Amino acid sequence: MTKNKTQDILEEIYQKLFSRFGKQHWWPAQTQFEVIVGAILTQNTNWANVEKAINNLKKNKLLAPKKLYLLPEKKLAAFIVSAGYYNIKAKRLKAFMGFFFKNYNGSVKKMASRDTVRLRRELLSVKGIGPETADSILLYALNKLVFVVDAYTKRIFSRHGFIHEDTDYHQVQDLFMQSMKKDIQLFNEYHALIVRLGKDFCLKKKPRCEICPLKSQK
DNA sequence: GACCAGGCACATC
DNA sequence: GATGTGCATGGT
Repeated sequence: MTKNKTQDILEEIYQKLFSRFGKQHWWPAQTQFEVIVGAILTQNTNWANVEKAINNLKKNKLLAPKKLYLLPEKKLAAFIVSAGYYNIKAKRLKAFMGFFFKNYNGSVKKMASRDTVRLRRELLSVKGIGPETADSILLYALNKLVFVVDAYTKRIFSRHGFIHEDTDYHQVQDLFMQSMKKDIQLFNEYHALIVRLGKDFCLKKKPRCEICPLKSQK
């Protein structure tokens, strides 16, 4: 498929999603740090469960870099039970906090000033931060030009015949980033819309394509 | 009760 | 290097 053709398809799907669902206002959070914590907590987990954990941290005045940095892993785990996988996520959050203070003294601003490619490599070196979590942090917390791929993204574009089902994360990411206009707000909205479509319609593991708003796309 | 959710690391072959 | 498995709560 030529680059222009791919670009047309990606744009058309975006327009359909946007006209159907409108602005998604991602990421739902009050601070950049909250986005980072949410990105780790939401791994393979329903967002509603993550929100409960985040609110629990807020209620206990723990959703701040220094507080989380000092909070013992076991205690942290108890506050995030509702997010599921709470032991492993406590470990991952603490791993990130260690990295965050060692390299950036707990400052989001300092971290955000780092070159995107280099920071992405750094984030991926933290145990518990994989490609999607790293990219979510880069795009939604730090406003970097990075396209976030997730299970929904692969499902929608494979079911509509644009990619193979088991296409590698970075191949899918490259497809988007090389074909589309390099626009942070567009990347932000597009991923959010894909998730929205997934939640509401045809991207469940068992397809419900008969009601998918993109059906005529095929 | 089965299935699923805004993944990731690690074991084993 | 591919494939399988553990991690876990809460909604449908």
